[in-house]
Amino acid sequence: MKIGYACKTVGVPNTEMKSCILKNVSDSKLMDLITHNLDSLNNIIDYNISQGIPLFRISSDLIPFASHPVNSLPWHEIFAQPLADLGKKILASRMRVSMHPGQYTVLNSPDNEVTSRAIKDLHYHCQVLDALGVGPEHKVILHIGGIYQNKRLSAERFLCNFKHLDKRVRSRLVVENDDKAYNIEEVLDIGVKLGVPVVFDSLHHEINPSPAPRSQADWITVCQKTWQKEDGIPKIHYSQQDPAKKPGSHSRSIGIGQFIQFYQSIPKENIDIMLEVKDKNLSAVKIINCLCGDRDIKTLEAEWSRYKYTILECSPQAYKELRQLLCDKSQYPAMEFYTLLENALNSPREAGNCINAAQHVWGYFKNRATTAEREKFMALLQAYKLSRGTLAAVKGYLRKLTVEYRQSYLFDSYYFEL
DNA sequence: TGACGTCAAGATCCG
DNA sequence: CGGATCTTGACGTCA
Repeated sequence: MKIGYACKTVGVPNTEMKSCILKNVSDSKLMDLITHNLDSLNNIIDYNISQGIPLFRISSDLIPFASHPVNSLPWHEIFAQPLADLGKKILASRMRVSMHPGQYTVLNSPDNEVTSRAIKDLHYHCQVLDALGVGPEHKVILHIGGIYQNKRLSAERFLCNFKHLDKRVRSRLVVENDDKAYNIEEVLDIGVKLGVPVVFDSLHHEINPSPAPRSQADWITVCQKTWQKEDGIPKIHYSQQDPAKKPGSHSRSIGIGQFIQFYQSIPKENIDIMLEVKDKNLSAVKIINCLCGDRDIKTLEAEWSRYKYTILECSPQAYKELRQLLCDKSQYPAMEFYTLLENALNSPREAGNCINAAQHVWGYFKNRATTAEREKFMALLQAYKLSRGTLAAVKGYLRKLTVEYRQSYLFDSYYFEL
Protein backbone atom coordinates (compact mmCIF):
# COMPACT_ATOMS: atom_id res chain seq x y z
CA MET A 1 0.00 0.00 0.00
CA LYS A 2 1.22 3.46 -0.90
CA ILE A 3 0.26 6.74 0.82
CA GLY A 4 0.82 10.05 -0.93
CA TYR A 5 -0.17 13.68 -1.41
CA ALA A 6 -1.06 16.07 -4.19
CA CYS A 7 0.82 18.66 -6.23
CA LYS A 8 2.77 20.81 -3.79
CA THR A 9 4.73 20.68 -0.58
CA VAL A 10 4.64 22.54 2.70
CA GLY A 11 7.94 23.58 4.25
CA VAL A 12 10.22 22.11 1.58
CA PRO A 13 12.51 24.74 0.01
CA ASN A 14 12.67 25.26 -3.75
CA THR A 15 9.65 23.19 -4.70
CA GLU A 16 7.14 25.80 -5.87
CA MET A 17 5.50 25.88 -9.31
CA LYS A 18 5.70 29.29 -10.99
CA SER A 19 3.39 30.70 -13.63
CA CYS A 20 2.42 34.02 -15.15
CA ILE A 21 -0.71 35.67 -16.48
CA LEU A 22 -1.80 35.21 -20.06
CA LYS A 23 -0.82 38.69 -21.26
CA ASN A 24 2.78 38.18 -20.07
CA VAL A 25 3.33 34.91 -21.91
CA SER A 26 6.27 34.72 -24.29
CA ASP A 27 8.44 31.83 -25.46
CA SER A 28 11.36 32.92 -23.31
CA LYS A 29 9.11 33.45 -20.28
CA LEU A 30 7.69 29.96 -20.76
CA MET A 31 11.18 28.50 -21.14
CA ASP A 32 12.20 30.09 -17.83
CA LEU A 33 9.05 28.93 -16.06
CA ILE A 34 9.29 25.34 -17.32
CA THR A 35 12.99 25.17 -16.45
CA HIS A 36 12.19 26.40 -12.96
CA ASN A 37 9.21 24.07 -12.51
CA LEU A 38 11.12 20.98 -13.64
CA ASP A 39 13.84 21.85 -11.13
CA SER A 40 11.16 22.20 -8.44
CA LEU A 41 9.62 18.86 -9.42
CA ASN A 42 13.05 17.28 -9.18
CA ASN A 43 13.40 18.68 -5.65
CA ILE A 44 9.96 17.36 -4.73
CA ILE A 45 10.84 13.89 -5.99
CA ASP A 46 14.09 13.99 -3.99
CA TYR A 47 12.17 15.05 -0.91
CA ASN A 48 9.59 12.28 -1.39
CA ILE A 49 12.37 9.71 -1.69
CA SER A 50 14.13 11.06 1.41
CA GLN A 51 10.90 10.79 3.42
CA GLY A 52 9.76 7.46 1.99
CA ILE A 53 6.65 8.93 0.37
CA PRO A 54 5.85 6.57 -2.52
CA LEU A 55 2.80 8.24 -4.10
CA PHE A 56 2.60 11.72 -5.58
CA ARG A 57 0.34 13.76 -7.87
CA ILE A 58 2.26 16.04 -10.23
CA SER A 59 0.82 19.55 -10.50
CA SER A 60 -0.97 20.51 -13.71
CA ASP A 61 0.95 23.80 -13.45
CA LEU A 62 4.19 22.05 -14.43
CA ILE A 63 3.95 23.40 -17.98
CA PRO A 64 2.16 26.78 -17.85
CA PHE A 65 -0.60 27.22 -20.47
CA ALA A 66 0.31 23.77 -21.72
CA SER A 67 -2.93 23.17 -23.61
CA HIS A 68 -3.50 26.83 -24.51
CA PRO A 69 -2.75 28.07 -28.05
CA VAL A 70 -0.49 30.75 -26.57
CA ASN A 71 2.01 28.03 -25.71
CA SER A 72 3.38 26.74 -29.00
CA LEU A 73 6.70 25.60 -27.52
CA PRO A 74 7.63 22.00 -28.33
CA TRP A 75 8.35 21.63 -24.59
CA HIS A 76 7.94 17.91 -24.93
CA GLU A 77 11.05 17.81 -27.14
CA ILE A 78 13.00 20.69 -25.62
CA PHE A 79 12.81 19.21 -22.14
CA ALA A 80 12.86 15.56 -23.18
CA GLN A 81 16.10 14.83 -21.34
CA PRO A 82 15.29 16.34 -17.94
CA LEU A 83 11.82 14.76 -18.09
CA ALA A 84 13.30 11.36 -18.90
CA ASP A 85 15.83 11.73 -16.06
CA LEU A 86 13.03 12.59 -13.64
CA GLY A 87 11.08 9.56 -14.80
CA LYS A 88 14.07 7.30 -14.23
CA LYS A 89 14.40 8.61 -10.69
CA ILE A 90 10.69 8.04 -10.08
CA LEU A 91 10.84 4.48 -11.36
CA ALA A 92 14.09 3.66 -9.55
CA SER A 93 12.49 4.65 -6.25
CA ARG A 94 9.31 2.71 -7.09
CA MET A 95 7.30 5.89 -6.71
CA ARG A 96 3.89 6.05 -8.35
CA VAL A 97 2.87 9.39 -9.84
CA SER A 98 -0.35 10.73 -11.32
CA MET A 99 -1.91 13.89 -12.69
CA HIS A 100 -5.37 15.37 -12.22
CA PRO A 101 -6.85 18.04 -14.50
CA GLY A 102 -9.05 20.39 -12.52
CA GLN A 103 -12.78 21.08 -12.48
CA TYR A 104 -12.52 23.13 -15.66
CA THR A 105 -11.51 20.25 -17.88
CA VAL A 106 -14.92 19.04 -19.00
CA LEU A 107 -15.09 16.23 -21.52
CA ASN A 108 -18.89 15.93 -21.64
CA SER A 109 -19.81 19.55 -22.39
CA PRO A 110 -22.39 20.15 -25.14
CA ASP A 111 -20.12 22.97 -26.31
CA ASN A 112 -17.67 21.55 -28.85
CA GLU A 113 -15.13 24.27 -28.07
CA VAL A 114 -15.12 23.20 -24.43
CA THR A 115 -14.72 19.51 -25.18
CA SER A 116 -12.04 20.18 -27.73
CA ARG A 117 -10.06 22.13 -25.12
CA ALA A 118 -10.65 19.29 -22.65
CA ILE A 119 -9.24 16.79 -25.12
CA LYS A 120 -6.15 18.95 -25.62
CA ASP A 121 -5.75 19.22 -21.86
CA LEU A 122 -6.02 15.46 -21.33
CA HIS A 123 -3.47 15.03 -24.07
CA TYR A 124 -1.12 17.40 -22.23
CA HIS A 125 -1.42 15.55 -18.94
CA CYS A 126 -0.68 12.22 -20.61
CA GLN A 127 2.18 13.72 -22.54
CA VAL A 128 3.93 14.65 -19.30
CA LEU A 129 3.65 11.08 -18.01
CA ASP A 130 4.72 9.70 -21.40
CA ALA A 131 7.75 12.01 -21.41
CA LEU A 132 8.68 10.72 -17.96
CA GLY A 133 8.60 7.25 -19.46
CA VAL A 134 6.38 5.84 -16.72
CA GLY A 135 3.90 3.04 -17.42
CA PRO A 136 0.09 3.08 -17.70
CA GLU A 137 -0.30 2.45 -13.96
CA HIS A 138 0.69 6.12 -13.52
CA LYS A 139 -2.75 7.61 -14.06
CA VAL A 140 -4.58 10.74 -15.11
CA ILE A 141 -7.71 11.29 -12.99
CA LEU A 142 -10.80 12.92 -14.47
CA HIS A 143 -14.27 13.88 -13.30
CA ILE A 144 -17.28 13.17 -15.49
CA GLY A 145 -18.36 16.82 -15.88
CA GLY A 146 -21.64 18.72 -15.98
CA ILE A 147 -25.30 17.68 -16.06
CA TYR A 148 -26.83 20.20 -18.49
CA GLN A 149 -30.40 19.44 -17.40
CA ASN A 150 -30.11 15.80 -18.46
CA LYS A 151 -27.73 13.54 -16.64
CA ARG A 152 -28.40 10.49 -18.80
CA LEU A 153 -27.61 12.28 -22.05
CA SER A 154 -24.63 14.00 -20.46
CA ALA A 155 -23.22 10.69 -19.27
CA GLU A 156 -23.70 9.28 -22.76
CA ARG A 157 -21.84 12.26 -24.20
CA PHE A 158 -18.97 11.39 -21.83
CA LEU A 159 -18.96 7.80 -23.10
CA CYS A 160 -18.99 8.92 -26.70
CA ASN A 161 -16.25 11.53 -26.32
CA PHE A 162 -14.12 9.16 -24.29
CA LYS A 163 -14.22 6.52 -27.01
CA HIS A 164 -12.80 9.04 -29.49
CA LEU A 165 -9.75 9.85 -27.35
CA ASP A 166 -6.28 8.67 -28.36
CA LYS A 167 -5.50 5.14 -27.26
CA ARG A 168 -2.52 6.45 -25.24
CA VAL A 169 -4.77 8.83 -23.37
CA ARG A 170 -7.48 6.21 -22.80
CA SER A 171 -4.94 3.81 -21.31
CA ARG A 172 -4.04 6.33 -18.60
CA LEU A 173 -7.46 7.74 -17.71
CA VAL A 174 -9.39 6.90 -14.58
CA VAL A 175 -12.67 8.47 -13.48
CA GLU A 176 -13.64 9.77 -10.05
CA ASN A 177 -16.87 10.62 -8.22
CA ASP A 178 -17.32 14.34 -7.51
CA ASP A 179 -19.05 16.30 -4.74
CA LYS A 180 -21.80 17.86 -6.87
CA ALA A 181 -22.90 15.91 -9.91
CA TYR A 182 -21.82 12.30 -10.42
CA ASN A 183 -21.90 10.01 -7.40
CA ILE A 184 -19.87 6.83 -7.08
CA GLU A 185 -22.64 4.60 -8.42
CA GLU A 186 -23.02 6.72 -11.55
CA VAL A 187 -19.27 6.89 -12.09
CA LEU A 188 -18.98 3.13 -11.67
CA ASP A 189 -21.66 2.66 -14.32
CA ILE A 190 -19.62 4.80 -16.71
CA GLY A 191 -16.30 3.20 -15.72
CA VAL A 192 -17.63 -0.32 -16.25
CA LYS A 193 -19.14 0.56 -19.64
CA LEU A 194 -15.81 1.98 -20.80
CA GLY A 195 -13.58 -0.55 -19.08
CA VAL A 196 -11.95 2.34 -17.21
CA PRO A 197 -10.80 2.18 -13.58
CA VAL A 198 -12.76 4.11 -10.95
CA VAL A 199 -11.26 6.12 -8.10
CA PHE A 200 -13.41 6.32 -4.96
CA ASP A 201 -13.15 9.72 -3.25
CA SER A 202 -14.23 9.49 0.37
CA LEU A 203 -15.18 13.12 1.07
CA HIS A 204 -16.96 13.55 -2.27
CA HIS A 205 -18.91 10.43 -1.39
CA GLU A 206 -19.92 11.80 2.00
CA ILE A 207 -21.23 14.99 0.41
CA ASN A 208 -22.70 13.45 -2.73
CA PRO A 209 -23.52 9.84 -1.85
CA SER A 210 -25.24 7.27 -3.99
CA PRO A 211 -28.70 6.38 -2.61
CA ALA A 212 -27.74 2.70 -2.69
CA PRO A 213 -27.24 1.38 0.86
CA ARG A 214 -23.58 0.40 0.67
CA SER A 215 -20.75 1.17 3.07
CA GLN A 216 -17.63 3.03 1.93
CA ALA A 217 -15.71 -0.23 2.28
CA ASP A 218 -18.18 -1.93 -0.08
CA TRP A 219 -17.87 0.81 -2.69
CA ILE A 220 -14.10 0.57 -2.48
CA THR A 221 -14.28 -3.16 -3.06
CA VAL A 222 -16.50 -2.64 -6.11
CA CYS A 223 -14.15 0.03 -7.46
CA GLN A 224 -11.14 -2.24 -6.97
CA LYS A 225 -12.65 -4.65 -9.50
CA THR A 226 -12.52 -1.98 -12.21
CA TRP A 227 -8.71 -1.92 -12.06
CA GLN A 228 -7.00 -4.38 -14.40
CA LYS A 229 -3.48 -5.72 -14.09
CA GLU A 230 -2.01 -3.04 -16.38
CA ASP A 231 -3.73 -0.28 -14.36
CA GLY A 232 -1.68 -1.06 -11.28
CA ILE A 233 -2.90 -1.05 -7.69
CA PRO A 234 -6.43 0.42 -7.24
CA LYS A 235 -6.32 3.91 -5.81
CA ILE A 236 -8.67 5.93 -3.64
CA HIS A 237 -8.73 9.58 -2.59
CA TYR A 238 -9.07 10.31 1.09
CA SER A 239 -9.76 13.65 2.73
CA GLN A 240 -11.51 15.05 5.77
CA GLN A 241 -14.01 17.89 6.08
CA ASP A 242 -12.74 21.20 7.50
CA PRO A 243 -15.27 21.67 10.34
CA ALA A 244 -15.17 25.47 10.03
CA LYS A 245 -15.79 25.62 6.28
CA LYS A 246 -18.48 24.66 3.83
CA PRO A 247 -19.07 21.00 2.92
CA GLY A 248 -16.32 19.67 0.69
CA SER A 249 -13.52 21.90 2.01
CA HIS A 250 -10.42 19.91 2.81
CA SER A 251 -9.18 19.93 6.40
CA ARG A 252 -5.97 21.65 7.46
CA SER A 253 -4.40 18.30 8.36
CA ILE A 254 -5.51 14.66 8.36
CA GLY A 255 -6.73 13.79 11.85
CA ILE A 256 -4.83 10.63 12.64
CA GLY A 257 -7.53 9.13 14.87
CA GLN A 258 -10.25 9.57 12.26
CA PHE A 259 -7.95 8.23 9.55
CA ILE A 260 -7.11 5.08 11.50
CA GLN A 261 -10.83 4.50 12.05
CA PHE A 262 -11.38 4.72 8.29
CA TYR A 263 -8.31 2.63 7.55
CA GLN A 264 -9.50 -0.17 9.80
CA SER A 265 -12.79 -0.34 7.94
CA ILE A 266 -11.38 -0.79 4.42
CA PRO A 267 -9.47 -3.52 2.57
CA LYS A 268 -5.76 -3.34 3.52
CA GLU A 269 -4.44 -5.17 0.49
CA ASN A 270 -4.39 -3.96 -3.06
CA ILE A 271 -5.01 -0.28 -2.34
CA ASP A 272 -3.15 3.05 -2.65
CA ILE A 273 -4.40 6.15 -0.80
CA MET A 274 -3.99 9.68 -2.13
CA LEU A 275 -4.49 12.26 0.62
CA GLU A 276 -6.09 15.57 -0.30
CA VAL A 277 -5.32 17.99 2.50
CA LYS A 278 -3.96 21.48 3.02
CA ASP A 279 -0.78 20.44 4.82
CA LYS A 280 0.09 18.09 1.93
CA ASN A 281 3.33 16.17 2.58
CA LEU A 282 3.08 16.75 6.33
CA SER A 283 -0.04 14.60 6.59
CA ALA A 284 1.49 12.00 4.27
CA VAL A 285 4.56 11.69 6.53
CA LYS A 286 2.30 11.55 9.59
CA ILE A 287 0.13 8.74 8.22
CA ILE A 288 3.09 6.77 6.92
CA ASN A 289 4.92 7.08 10.25
CA CYS A 290 1.82 5.90 12.11
CA LEU A 291 1.21 2.90 9.84
CA CYS A 292 4.88 1.91 9.59
CA GLY A 293 5.68 -0.23 12.60
CA ASP A 294 9.34 -0.65 11.65
CA ARG A 295 10.41 3.00 11.97
CA ASP A 296 12.13 4.10 15.14
CA ILE A 297 12.27 7.06 17.49
CA LYS A 298 14.77 8.90 15.27
CA THR A 299 11.98 9.42 12.76
CA LEU A 300 9.86 11.14 15.40
CA GLU A 301 12.84 13.16 16.62
CA ALA A 302 13.36 14.46 13.09
CA GLU A 303 9.67 15.37 12.92
CA TRP A 304 9.88 17.04 16.32
CA SER A 305 12.79 19.19 15.21
CA ARG A 306 10.63 20.63 12.42
CA TYR A 307 7.46 21.15 14.48
CA LYS A 308 8.92 22.25 17.82
CA TYR A 309 8.86 26.05 17.45
CA THR A 310 5.33 26.02 16.10
CA ILE A 311 4.29 23.87 19.05
CA LEU A 312 6.00 26.27 21.42
CA GLU A 313 3.87 28.98 19.83
CA CYS A 314 0.66 26.98 20.23
CA SER A 315 1.15 25.46 23.65
CA PRO A 316 4.19 25.42 25.94
CA GLN A 317 2.42 22.65 27.86
CA ALA A 318 2.26 20.43 24.76
CA TYR A 319 5.89 21.32 24.06
CA LYS A 320 6.88 19.87 27.45
CA GLU A 321 4.72 16.78 27.02
CA LEU A 322 6.14 16.05 23.58
CA ARG A 323 9.71 16.41 24.78
CA GLN A 324 8.98 13.96 27.57
CA LEU A 325 7.29 11.55 25.18
CA LEU A 326 10.49 11.32 23.12
CA CYS A 327 12.75 10.69 26.14
CA ASP A 328 12.42 6.91 26.04
CA LYS A 329 14.55 5.95 23.03
CA SER A 330 13.36 2.33 23.04
CA GLN A 331 9.77 3.23 22.18
CA TYR A 332 8.06 4.37 18.99
CA PRO A 333 4.98 6.27 20.22
CA ALA A 334 3.90 7.63 16.81
CA MET A 335 0.16 7.82 17.51
CA GLU A 336 0.63 9.60 20.83
CA PHE A 337 3.18 11.93 19.26
CA TYR A 338 0.94 13.04 16.38
CA THR A 339 -2.20 13.20 18.53
CA LEU A 340 -0.43 15.60 20.88
CA LEU A 341 0.85 17.58 17.88
CA GLU A 342 -2.63 17.85 16.39
CA ASN A 343 -4.22 18.98 19.65
CA ALA A 344 -1.58 21.66 20.06
CA LEU A 345 -1.82 22.86 16.45
CA ASN A 346 -5.61 23.08 16.73
CA SER A 347 -5.50 25.27 19.81
CA PRO A 348 -5.70 29.05 19.42
CA ARG A 349 -2.40 30.93 19.67
CA GLU A 350 -1.81 33.45 22.41
CA ALA A 351 0.39 36.46 21.80
CA GLY A 352 2.55 35.73 24.84
CA ASN A 353 3.42 32.26 23.55
CA CYS A 354 4.11 33.59 20.07
CA ILE A 355 6.53 36.15 21.49
CA ASN A 356 8.22 33.46 23.56
CA ALA A 357 8.68 31.24 20.49
CA ALA A 358 10.03 34.15 18.43
CA GLN A 359 12.58 34.86 21.16
CA HIS A 360 13.65 31.20 21.11
CA VAL A 361 14.20 31.40 17.38
CA TRP A 362 16.03 34.71 17.79
CA GLY A 363 18.46 32.72 19.92
CA TYR A 364 19.97 31.38 16.70
CA PHE A 365 21.01 34.90 15.71
CA LYS A 366 21.63 36.91 18.86
CA ASN A 367 25.34 36.12 18.92
CA ARG A 368 25.95 36.76 15.24
CA ALA A 369 23.43 39.44 14.27
CA THR A 370 24.58 43.02 13.69
CA THR A 371 23.40 45.79 15.97
CA ALA A 372 21.05 47.00 13.26
CA GLU A 373 19.56 43.51 12.91
CA ARG A 374 19.09 43.23 16.66
CA GLU A 375 17.36 46.62 16.79
CA LYS A 376 15.15 45.74 13.86
CA PHE A 377 14.07 42.46 15.47
CA MET A 378 13.47 44.10 18.84
CA ALA A 379 11.46 46.88 17.20
CA LEU A 380 9.26 44.41 15.30
CA LEU A 381 8.72 42.32 18.42
CA GLN A 382 7.90 45.39 20.50
CA ALA A 383 5.46 46.60 17.86
CA TYR A 384 3.73 43.21 17.93
CA LYS A 385 3.57 43.28 21.73
CA LEU A 386 1.84 46.66 21.58
CA SER A 387 -0.53 45.48 18.80
CA ARG A 388 1.02 48.04 16.46
CA GLY A 389 2.71 45.39 14.33
CA THR A 390 1.96 41.83 13.25
CA LEU A 391 3.40 38.47 14.18
CA ALA A 392 3.80 37.89 10.43
CA ALA A 393 6.25 40.79 10.28
CA VAL A 394 8.29 39.36 13.18
CA LYS A 395 8.39 35.90 11.66
CA GLY A 396 9.04 37.27 8.19
CA TYR A 397 12.14 38.98 9.50
CA LEU A 398 13.29 35.84 11.32
CA ARG A 399 12.85 33.95 8.08
CA LYS A 400 14.99 36.49 6.27
CA LEU A 401 17.73 36.10 8.88
CA THR A 402 17.44 32.31 8.59
CA VAL A 403 18.24 32.54 4.89
CA GLU A 404 20.99 35.16 5.36
CA TYR A 405 22.79 33.22 8.07
CA ARG A 406 22.06 29.86 6.43
CA GLN A 407 20.55 28.29 9.54
CA SER A 408 19.61 24.98 7.96
CA TYR A 409 17.98 23.66 11.13
CA LEU A 410 15.53 26.56 11.03
CA PHE A 411 15.30 26.47 7.27
CA ASP A 412 13.90 22.94 7.46
CA SER A 413 11.52 23.93 10.26
CA TYR A 414 7.77 24.38 9.79
CA TYR A 415 7.85 27.43 12.07
CA PHE A 416 7.45 29.75 9.12
CA GLU A 417 4.71 27.65 7.47
CA LEU A 418 2.35 26.51 10.22
C1' DT B 1 -23.74 38.27 -13.39
C1' DG B 2 -21.35 36.22 -9.67
C1' DA B 3 -20.02 32.23 -6.84
C1' DC B 4 -17.31 28.40 -6.85
C1' DG B 5 -11.70 26.73 -5.87
C1' DT B 6 -6.96 27.67 -6.15
C1' DC B 7 -3.12 30.48 -4.84
C1' DA B 8 0.62 32.77 -7.10
C1' DA B 9 1.07 36.81 -10.03
C1' DG B 10 0.36 41.31 -10.31
C1' DA B 11 -1.07 45.77 -8.50
C1' DT B 12 -1.26 48.98 -5.06
C1' DC B 13 -0.46 50.90 -0.72
C1' DC B 14 2.56 52.18 3.07
C1' DG B 15 6.47 53.62 5.74
C1' DC C 1 12.88 51.21 -2.26
C1' DG C 2 11.25 47.00 0.02
C1' DG C 3 7.71 44.86 2.29
C1' DA C 4 2.89 44.20 3.40
C1' DT C 5 -1.66 43.73 1.75
C1' DC C 6 -5.28 43.68 -1.57
C1' DT C 7 -7.02 42.17 -6.22
C1' DT C 8 -6.91 39.56 -10.40
C1' DG C 9 -6.47 35.71 -13.30
C1' DA C 10 -7.83 31.28 -15.93
C1' DC C 11 -10.80 27.73 -16.39
C1' DG C 12 -16.61 25.99 -17.07
C1' DT C 13 -20.95 25.27 -14.77
C1' DC C 14 -24.89 26.56 -12.44
C1' DA C 15 -28.14 29.38 -9.91
